Amino acid sequence: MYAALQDPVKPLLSDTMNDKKPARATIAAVAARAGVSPSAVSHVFNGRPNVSAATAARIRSAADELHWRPNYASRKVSGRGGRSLGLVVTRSGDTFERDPFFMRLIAGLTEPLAAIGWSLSLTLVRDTDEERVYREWWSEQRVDAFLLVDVRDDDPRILQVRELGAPAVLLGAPVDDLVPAVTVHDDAAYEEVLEHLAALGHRAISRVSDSPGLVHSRERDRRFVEAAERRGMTPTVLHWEPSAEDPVADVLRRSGAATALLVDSEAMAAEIIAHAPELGVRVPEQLSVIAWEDSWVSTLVRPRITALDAPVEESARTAVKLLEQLVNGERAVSQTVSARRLIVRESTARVPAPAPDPDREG
Amino acid sequence: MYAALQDPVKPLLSDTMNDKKPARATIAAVAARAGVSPSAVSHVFNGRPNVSAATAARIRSAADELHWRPNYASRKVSGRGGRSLGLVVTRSGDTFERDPFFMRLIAGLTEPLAAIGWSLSLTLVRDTDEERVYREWWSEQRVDAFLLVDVRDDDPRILQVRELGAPAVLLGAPVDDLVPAVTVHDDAAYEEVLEHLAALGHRAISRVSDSPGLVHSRERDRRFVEAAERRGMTPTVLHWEPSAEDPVADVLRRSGAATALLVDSEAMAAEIIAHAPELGVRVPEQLSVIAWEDSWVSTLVRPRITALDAPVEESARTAVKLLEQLVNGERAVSQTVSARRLIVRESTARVPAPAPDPDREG
DNA sequence: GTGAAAGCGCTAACAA
DNA sequence: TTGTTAGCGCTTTCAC
Repeated sequence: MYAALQDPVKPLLSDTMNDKKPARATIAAVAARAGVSPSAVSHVFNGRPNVSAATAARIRSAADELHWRPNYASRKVSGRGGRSLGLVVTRSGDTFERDPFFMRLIAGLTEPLAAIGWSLSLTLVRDTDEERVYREWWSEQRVDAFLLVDVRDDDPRILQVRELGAPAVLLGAPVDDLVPAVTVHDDAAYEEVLEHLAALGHRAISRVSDSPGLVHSRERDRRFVEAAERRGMTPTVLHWEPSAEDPVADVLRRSGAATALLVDSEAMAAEIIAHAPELGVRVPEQLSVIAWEDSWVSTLVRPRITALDAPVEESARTAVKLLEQLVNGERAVSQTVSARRLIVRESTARVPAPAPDPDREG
Repeated sequence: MYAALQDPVKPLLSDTMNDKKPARATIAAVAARAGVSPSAVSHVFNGRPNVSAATAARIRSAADELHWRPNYASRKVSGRGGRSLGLVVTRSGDTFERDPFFMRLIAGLTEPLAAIGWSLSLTLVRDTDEERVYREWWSEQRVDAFLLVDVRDDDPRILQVRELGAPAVLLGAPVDDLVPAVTVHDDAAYEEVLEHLAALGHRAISRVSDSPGLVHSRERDRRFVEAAERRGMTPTVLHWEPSAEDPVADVLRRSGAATALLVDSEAMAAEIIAHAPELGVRVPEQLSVIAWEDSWVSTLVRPRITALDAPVEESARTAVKLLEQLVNGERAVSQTVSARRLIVRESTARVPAPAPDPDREG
């Protein structure tokens, strides 16, 4: 019995700062209450088999009565890995806010993380602070793994997490064996989109993107062009210029003969759909628009946006699974999740009757 | 000098698990490298004045060279309060995703938090798990304060954080002296909205909300009715029924003679604006719509939504300031931030020429 | 099946 | 100004 511990050292403390802080129970208090040693309590809460069922039960109820749970920080200090996933988003508040993808991601991450006792630490940084923040979070051991999103060409973070020895999972195309990735299978998406557009008579198609530095954006450019050419279609690739006076007008001007636009983000797609008619281009009658992401936003505008829905929640779940393997020291290999699905709504339609090109008909 | 520590206990360990983990430097290693005692290092990193400038510099560079920063967990264990703010959102992924407010909040929180060395832990929970999650996060000491949003009538969390002794800041109307609140000054907003509508000839106005349990929703109901009646207008209050077959049709039906709708969320407003025309009600010609929140979404739809913009970023900053005072043991008193601003766009217009009411004219 | 004791990395009185 | 020392709350060998 632990008579000496019945009265842990705390009380003096709770005298001084009395009213405010309901002094937190410690493992010693729980042990005392259950009439066992602190280590017995620890054993129970760490799934060690060396405590009798009866004692374990007694310990558990003592802990419950005191509302005690193992102190996360102490636990970390004494060797049990922590359970906090860092998500550092290198975007301005503005572009972050406009991307419903992040809401879906956060919402999707939260549940599987909770299921394994992890929490999510989230921050937005300017690109100049990115490296510093990863380094600081890791060296302070504020987080125990990273989730990498918006991966760029030659992304320095890949090297950095390797250097740091930080477990990391990447959302996007795999770039390094040491950082397992969750990839959305996109091949079928190109075919599906082009098939859909071809069936509607489209032959000239522009892809519009706004994040030229991102790996996935480059990849999409390349594969879009390939897939379109394979079908004998005429692809072009355009960059959205947010700084242009009228980005929509700018894109329309540069899209030339294209009768359909495959647009990277919903925000852009929605803007085009809303603004193009004001510039005299009706959607979908004169121009079809497809978004390469989907969320509630796609159903807000009229016409509703035909969109490629990615399995964000599935990606999140898979990323968490990889994370778990990683921190357990198991082999974690990159995963591919379900393909994007084309959701046909009203922003795509049959190509307008071609004036200059007499060998096709509407 | 710390010859004995030059070679901290670690090495054996880094032998066993060699390749993977670049063993993290400890305070001892830094001290050794700088030729001082660990406490000297600690002093420097905790802003104690009792280290000479020269030594401090030496210590700092040693730390830099080793990429060392004080271990967050150890620090917590040894008494320095932690620096992690918990944001527990009791919403389904779905309603969370559809509320751009949260994106703005998260983006707004992130910067001032980083400035004081805090990070944000975020999770979504079902209401049945809410109490448990707060309790667990607190008793595990995963977080060191809470930010309370979506406060409901008789919100149990107010009592709970008080019981737990957890510092908490609330977003919304103050409900308890112990939990300082950040409130958006709304009085002017009612006046501004009603003034705007009155000037356009509107007399019958419906308020539409979808979260009847939230304190702020109730408050708005009450004050909207008061303010409207004070002006001799005819207010009604409607609840949006997401489960209705066609929620928009449902609202339009129940809004009776109202010629203007004051809608709690952008998601609802956007849906009404998109769908009402399909039901034969043109916006704004036959019906004016105002949203009680603003974000990029309001400019996506046509007509663009006339909206009340809340100073979300300012609220976030203020909340962080209160939080800081709270954890420093200073007195933290509830704050009011700037008023909502009415941003007039195209979803409000002059009331349609009244057929049944001959004493007004368009 | 259970407890004593050492230690995790750090902070903070207190000495020197 | 600097270092010694004793914790913080927990985990984990290793005796009992």
